[in-house]
Amino acid sequence: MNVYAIFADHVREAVAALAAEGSIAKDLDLARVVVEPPRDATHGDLATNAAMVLAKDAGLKPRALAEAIAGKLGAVAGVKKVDVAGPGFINIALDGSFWPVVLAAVLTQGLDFGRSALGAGEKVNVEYVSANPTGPMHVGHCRGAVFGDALARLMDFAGFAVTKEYYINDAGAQVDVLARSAFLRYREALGEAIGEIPEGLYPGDYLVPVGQTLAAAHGAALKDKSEADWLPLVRGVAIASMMVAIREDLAALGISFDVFFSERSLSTGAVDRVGAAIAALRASGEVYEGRLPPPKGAPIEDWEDREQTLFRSTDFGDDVDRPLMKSDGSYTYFAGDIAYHKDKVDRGFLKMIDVWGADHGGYVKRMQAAVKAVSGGRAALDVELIQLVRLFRAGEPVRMSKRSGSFVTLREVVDEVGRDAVRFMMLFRKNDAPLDFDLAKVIEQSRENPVFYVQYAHARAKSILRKAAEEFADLPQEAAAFATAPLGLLDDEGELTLLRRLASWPRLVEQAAGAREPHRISFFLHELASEFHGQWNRGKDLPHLRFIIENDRELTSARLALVHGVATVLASGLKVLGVTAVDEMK
RNA sequence: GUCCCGGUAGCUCAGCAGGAUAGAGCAGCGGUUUCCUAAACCGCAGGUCAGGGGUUCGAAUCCCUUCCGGGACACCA
Repeated sequence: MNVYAIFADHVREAVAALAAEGSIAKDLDLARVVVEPPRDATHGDLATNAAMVLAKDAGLKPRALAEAIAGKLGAVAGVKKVDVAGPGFINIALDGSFWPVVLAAVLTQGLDFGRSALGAGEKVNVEYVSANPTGPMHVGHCRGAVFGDALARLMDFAGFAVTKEYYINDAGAQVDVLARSAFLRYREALGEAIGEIPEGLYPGDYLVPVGQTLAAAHGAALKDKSEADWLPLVRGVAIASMMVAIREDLAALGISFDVFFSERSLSTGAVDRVGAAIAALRASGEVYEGRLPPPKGAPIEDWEDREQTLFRSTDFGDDVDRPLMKSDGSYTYFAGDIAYHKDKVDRGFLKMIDVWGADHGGYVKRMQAAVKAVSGGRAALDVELIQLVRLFRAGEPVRMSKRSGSFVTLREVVDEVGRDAVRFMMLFRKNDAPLDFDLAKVIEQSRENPVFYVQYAHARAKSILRKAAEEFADLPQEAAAFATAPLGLLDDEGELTLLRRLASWPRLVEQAAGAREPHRISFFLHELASEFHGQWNRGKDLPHLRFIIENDRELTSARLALVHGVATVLASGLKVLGVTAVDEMK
């Protein structure tokens, strides 16, 4: 249950009632009306801007309209007081009967409290990671992977039918390089001295086992064949092996996919789907043969002014039209990507989200243009760009050299600090701002470390419940059973703060999903944890505020209901982030 | 030259489909442990929301512009 949505309905009903009475104009546009928590809790529990937004069209002064709406809202059940303040805010205070209803909903719905119908079951395709299958994942992939996964979970929680998808870039020149690199390791496995790995091949020793596998399976049979003969086979084996490694890396982060889509499959199947996509666009006039002006940036030495096959992305807001064929006659990566996204449309996805590294920002407009073109304008693509992660250890930058092949792998980071810390920290920043990740700090057990802070709050709640079970053996254990506790006894300001926070969880989920910003979940959890730690500590100075009151079974059960509620929402939010809600700290 | 991200407290950052007195952590200063986990909490101090225009009853938030930082700019992926 979303209190704010419920009261937004009440406001709309009040406006409709006034219109019916002839007090104000009919059919006002209510789109800008919002009901939200007031910044200052002393203003009440809910506030709406309705009067200020509607005043002009309603033909009334804001405060006069506010008074009129307030008069109607005063009659709504659960409302204690309605005030008009400032330029025309309507502040609503709820009486003691209201928050218990919300808390009861938390307790009975459990981890589903906050689940929204916002998405109305609409299909959404979230594509992320899509790291090249040329080696194990490195730490640079980590943030996009965690972000995409959390976003997918969030969209699911917000009521969308989410498909998590990984696009395997197994068609470009880089996988041929992979194959040659693996072939070298194959010769090595046969006992040949290969010396230093030549420039231009992948030097990492993760290909050693691939070479051994090839040697075991084929003996020396491949050795004397021409590259054209061995390359497809070696490439296939190497890619398959890399994908196994990548899936394992992802699993270590708690990430799984519904679909792995092979780029190669677009053009190697019975039909050339890339060619078909281009042909379809050509038929609709979006593809033509033409010339491009030379790039405006740094001059390109081998720039060749030639006629090429171009997609008319400028029709959709891009800066220049984009090539679909390379000079050697093969398809560009973009051409494949068009076919791939067309396939998503054909699979029924009219809403797509791609998660890319920020260095691909220049690619966004053309891809969005392509999605519009292949779907006849029906489908839309959102692209979320992920900024770099700067890796530190105790304040010192961790150097990584991709050239030597000794980059920091994702697995090393997960093994060192743990999956929960990695996930939470990656989600404790906006995705489009750079992030500093300190390997030493994230395993520190202190306030400075938000992962532990939030997990500790959950553990502390569980600890209280364990303690209570000792003190009051006859009280129920299940959260849902506390829904019937005398919740009206929760009237301390700190308790009300927590109740308001719990009540705002469904609203936050919708906002975060709408903005595609899982980091808002992290910050919400941090605030909830902070308020909970605060209330716990108030009980030190003021024993009557403790959650467990020895001689008062009624009050204790009401407060335990609140503790259950806090634990539930913390667990619910952590689940959306894919972080474990621990029951005790070790 | 064009496009995309950023610029908020000493530091790292929230807040942005416009809303009331701009928040948090860290760093600094001062407090709280016979008591449900002090891995926590409370208080003090800290601001030209980069600058300038505009829209609005109201702008950190929207628009324009300038400056600064990062990234991307045929065929790579």
